[in-house]
Amino acid sequence: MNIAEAAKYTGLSSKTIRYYEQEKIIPPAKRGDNGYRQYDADQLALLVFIKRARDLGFSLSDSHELLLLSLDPERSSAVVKQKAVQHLNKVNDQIMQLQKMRDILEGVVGLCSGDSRAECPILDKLSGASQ
Amino acid sequence: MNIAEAAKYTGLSSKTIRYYEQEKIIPPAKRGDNGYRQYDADQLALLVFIKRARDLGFSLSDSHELLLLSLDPERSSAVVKQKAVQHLNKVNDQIMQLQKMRDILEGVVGLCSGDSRAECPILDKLSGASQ
DNA sequence: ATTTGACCTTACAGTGACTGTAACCCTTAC
DNA sequence: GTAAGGGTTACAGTCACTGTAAGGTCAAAT
Repeated sequence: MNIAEAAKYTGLSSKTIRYYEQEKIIPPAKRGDNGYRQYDADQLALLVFIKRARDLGFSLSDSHELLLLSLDPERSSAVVKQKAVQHLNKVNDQIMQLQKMRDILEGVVGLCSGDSRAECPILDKLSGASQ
Repeated sequence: MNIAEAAKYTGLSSKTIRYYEQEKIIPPAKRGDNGYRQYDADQLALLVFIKRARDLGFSLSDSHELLLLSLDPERSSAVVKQKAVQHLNKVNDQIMQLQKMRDILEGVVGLCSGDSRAECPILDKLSGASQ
């Protein structure tokens, strides 16, 4: 299986797969006689693992560590859970921060007439002395 | 007022202020006899404006455009509102995506024993054939 | 047989919004 | 005089890719 097909299967781009190999997130793919990368089911599974971890918002480096843990029969689930909880906390923080932004944005957007006049509560919010 | 004091006042870092000047987000600061940047109330107001826009999640380039609009008496609030609404939509999309991540993470974290055993539903979720 | 188009390869630059580091100059206090 | 703590520039690094260039390979159509 060539890289484009692997990309299609995993939902990654060919460039991203090459990038993961370069960054040693996954072991280097075997090459055909023509020098093309070849992917088998095992390699695909690694790529899918990374894809799913990334889709859950784990950093590439965390995704890599999780992959190593998944391949290590001596692992303890405590280590994995700790990473996941840490990440979950970060995600929750991000959500709360974005919700604060949204609340403020919704507030000022609701006040702005959005017509040809210059008067604008959105800009007032950004420049005003009264927050 | 030197750059460190301006940084303290605005909540930006000195490096960030220099970066904004370099990127022409704000006009270059006047310099003292020693070549140090000098900040007055007007410059500080520009910096605070950018800081607030960034805190609401606007990109630096959008923040710049909003600053120009705020200084333009010929502006129409419609243009500002459009930008804000667009941004609000992006923020809402981000929130929804993060909430999906959170729900999945909470689900698997709740299933994981987090002890010395290798068995781990978190890793199962990432590698498993059944999502 | 050739050409076209789609694939593959590497290498390097660019993205966004900074942050870190190095090397140097200036000011202030002791 | 010297040491700490400012300031200056310039350049590299971050993260996770994406874009671009320049070229090699393959399969099918002409």
